[in-house]
Amino acid sequence: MLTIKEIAEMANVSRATVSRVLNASGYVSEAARKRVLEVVEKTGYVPSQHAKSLRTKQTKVIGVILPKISTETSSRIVDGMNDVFSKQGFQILLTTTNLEPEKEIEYIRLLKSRQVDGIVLFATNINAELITEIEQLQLPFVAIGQDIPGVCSVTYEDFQSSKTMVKAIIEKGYKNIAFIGVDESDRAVGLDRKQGFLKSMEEHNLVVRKEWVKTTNFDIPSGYEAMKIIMEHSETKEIPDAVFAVTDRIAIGAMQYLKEVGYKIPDQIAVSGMGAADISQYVQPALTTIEYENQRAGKEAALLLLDQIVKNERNDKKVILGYRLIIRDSI
Amino acid sequence: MLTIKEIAEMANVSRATVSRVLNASGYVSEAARKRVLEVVEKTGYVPSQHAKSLRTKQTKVIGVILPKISTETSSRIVDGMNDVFSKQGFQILLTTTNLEPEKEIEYIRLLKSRQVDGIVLFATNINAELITEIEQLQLPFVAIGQDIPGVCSVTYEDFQSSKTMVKAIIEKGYKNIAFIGVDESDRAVGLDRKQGFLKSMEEHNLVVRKEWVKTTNFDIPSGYEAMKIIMEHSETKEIPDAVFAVTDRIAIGAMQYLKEVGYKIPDQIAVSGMGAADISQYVQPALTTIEYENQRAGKEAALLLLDQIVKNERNDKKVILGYRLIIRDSI
DNA sequence: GTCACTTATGAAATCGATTACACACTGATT
DNA sequence: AATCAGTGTGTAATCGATTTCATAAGTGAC
Repeated sequence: MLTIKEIAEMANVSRATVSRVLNASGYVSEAARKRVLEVVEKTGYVPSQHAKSLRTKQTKVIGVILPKISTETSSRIVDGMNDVFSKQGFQILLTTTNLEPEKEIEYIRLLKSRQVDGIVLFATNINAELITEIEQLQLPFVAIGQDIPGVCSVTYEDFQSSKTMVKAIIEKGYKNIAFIGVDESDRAVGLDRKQGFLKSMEEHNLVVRKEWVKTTNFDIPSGYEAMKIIMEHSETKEIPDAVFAVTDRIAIGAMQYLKEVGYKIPDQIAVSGMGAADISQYVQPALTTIEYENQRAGKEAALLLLDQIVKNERNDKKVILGYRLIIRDSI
Repeated sequence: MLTIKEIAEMANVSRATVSRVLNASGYVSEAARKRVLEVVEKTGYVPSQHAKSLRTKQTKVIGVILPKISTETSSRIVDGMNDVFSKQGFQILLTTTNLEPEKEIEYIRLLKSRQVDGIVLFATNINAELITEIEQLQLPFVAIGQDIPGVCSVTYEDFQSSKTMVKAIIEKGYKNIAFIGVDESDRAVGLDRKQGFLKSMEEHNLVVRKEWVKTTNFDIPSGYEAMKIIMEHSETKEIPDAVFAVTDRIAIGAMQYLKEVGYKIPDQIAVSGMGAADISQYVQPALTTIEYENQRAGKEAALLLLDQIVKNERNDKKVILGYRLIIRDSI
């Protein structure tokens, strides 16, 4: 590995001059600059970022903490962030908690030790300990997905969008609506979307049947199972005429079950999802859903973070992104 | 930011002793160790990774270069890698070329300047310049997806799997098979899969019609368009009775077009994809496809890289992953 | 001819860790 | 009493950059 010292010797200048050439700082004569650049070109020398960071306290690295990489939401968000960051010469250091909440704190510390210039956390479950950790972290920080008091964040209108979707279902004439959600420890997807459902039902004076409200996981098979339980439970009695699932994948699982046992969607039972997964428009019938702009969320988060970085101060700005109802054929 | 010096002072020991405690190296008395750990705990001190890396030449960071992050293949691969790396205390520094080939070289250099312990490149198009760059890079390196001479890699059996798929189509009785591929500069997906198609056709003495062979991009709309061109072109003349698309998304686009203009799949025309996208089993009819183990590819790549890192030498081991034909309803 | 300013360069301190080396203190062994 | 191995600790060099400061030469104004 070449060092600045060797380059300096080869170009017959001091290390300071090499540094000046490479960083376009201070005065350097044209002759010296040329010699240095030639040597750099010839040798393919690249300065050590560590030595640099040690002095300058800037790493040009952003730490990102995700619950899981291989989900559409995550990868779209990272895509959006990366777009903004890479244009500014920042790279992303990726960590994933694989849904183990303790890891969030662990990774925040790790990223701090790596002296990242800022941290973006895609939050799912937030607890008091995590909030404390974030508060005492003196580093630019943005949370995505969950609103944390006093902390800069990008969130979606989970409550409103959910309410809107349920309203749309109701206005199509459905009255007996089942709900498949996720654990409420996920405030945004679990709690807010459920509240939106309940609120909409209440506003339309519809009753919510306990046996038609299920909590499950994020994947397609979970949706399938939850739907199965609802339908089998209802067998002798009444059957819902619509199902509101809080994610597209859950909805698709539900549809899968309904199709298997022979229901016509949406004639006998309607289904709706949320999240506008790619896949949602290619299932049969095409799924009615809500689009959140994940990529934009990533971009906004990146911009908020960069803002903190250049101003060198944390803030608690909040960006709340809109949503779009996409009516397709499943309701 | 706290430094080792301050910790040393607070614990009434030298910096060396603090370092010894934290790295469990050398001799430290129980009393000193306790004092140091107490101070560290109380202050929440985390050593600077930069200073550390500067001395030790180890960063515990792996550079990863992807064409694009928000694709199923990419995110699965990253997931697999991350699994292995994070268990060994390595983090992933992510960069994406957004399909601009020059960026691959740029990022290799950048990652080198960041002193990563190794690089994984998810290769699409490879050219002579890139190969030179890789060769002269004295850093553990693994390529995924494309076989590069003399370089360690994890690849799929693109030729064989494609041949197998086409054979399966033919054995179902289809004879007039159209092909939708991608640019051949992508050796694996573009060239090898096409060769597999041609080979299978040849072995079964079937003719390949030029007007039924199209090259397009990786997304769903591209598949739609390519299919449209094939069908409209064929309007007056014969129409294919099957379409072999080199990716699931292309296949789904093709299906979408065919369904729109009223063809029954697979009765009037069969469709097959490759890649076992999540979505493939939920489209109607469920898509016949080939499964490649992307997550495993990521894991294998990580293991190959770690092997080079611990042995401190590059190698050119090759891992070739298998595939699985998944027959569903579309053929 | 002096002064102020701009330009050009290098010596040396610095960032925050690790680690080789020196030194001191135990006990045990000869 | 001398030697030695095993512990425990601190000093100082080191990693590879940036940056402050000192120095010096050239330029133009007065």
